[in-house]
Amino acid sequence: MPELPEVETVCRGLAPILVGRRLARVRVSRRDLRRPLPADFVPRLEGRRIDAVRRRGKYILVELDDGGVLIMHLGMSGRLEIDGAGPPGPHHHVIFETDAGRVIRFSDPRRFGLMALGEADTLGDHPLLAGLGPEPLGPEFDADALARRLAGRRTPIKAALLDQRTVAGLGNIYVGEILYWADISPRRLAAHCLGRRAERLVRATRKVLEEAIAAGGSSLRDYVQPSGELGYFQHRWAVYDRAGEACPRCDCRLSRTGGIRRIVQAGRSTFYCGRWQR
DNA sequence: CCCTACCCCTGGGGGC
DNA sequence: TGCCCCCAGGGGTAGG
Repeated sequence: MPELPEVETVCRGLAPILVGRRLARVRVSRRDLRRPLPADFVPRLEGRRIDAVRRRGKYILVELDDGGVLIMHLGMSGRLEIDGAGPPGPHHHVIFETDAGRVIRFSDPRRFGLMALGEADTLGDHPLLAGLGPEPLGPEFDADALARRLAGRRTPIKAALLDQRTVAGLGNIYVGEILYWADISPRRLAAHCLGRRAERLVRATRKVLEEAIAAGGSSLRDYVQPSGELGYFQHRWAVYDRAGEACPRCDCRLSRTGGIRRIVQAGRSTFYCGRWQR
């Protein structure tokens, strides 16, 4: 489910439920997520007060009153449901209950998500976070910074932007949207995206991510907001999952089947308009 | 370096 | 209806 806008939406939904409350109870029904839960997971969390809920790239960071940090990643299919209805299902692997009686269930059918523990004062050195590139909505992400990270890389710009070391939080959908609004072909070499192209990439990144966050992220089959509300940015995708449709800007028809093409790069679908994106 | 192939896992959708 | 294959927003590894 989640790229940066979805994770940001989840954090904003969780914060009012969690911040200032204590974790009264933590129940674990499966420890074998992408990596196994730490042995001391439950005792390290139960009784702790939550001071903040933050995001770094696609990671959710829950800061505890003892200096610990709960690090969560939703993988492809992870969700955090607030006060979900009905009994827990087979994919509710971890359940948190606050001292106010609110219940947060972590559901993840594919179990590509993970939970780990870190320390706030050394969080930047945590193995999961140490290699992450700059926050795309933060002050240090600008054309110069991006160009430095793209220089010399003989890999398609699509792959470079998916690499979390280049910039943190982008995934397959939003990279495609960003390249579309930056008028850059997903196949162009990263090393050839410096200068004005890097400026366009930074501008497009901010535009796409800000609009997606304002829309509550994208919902595919499932809701993304803990409250159960649907994000609606999927209705604003320009290219993702639109192969064969006309490009929304030029209405061009490159062939009988329309303007937006689908190719496969590194085993993943890429959608783009062959007229605008060069 | 960089690429491809393949791995982890489950479920949904389309074609037959 | 069922079955089979492909596909999926994540990250990671081995080998060429």
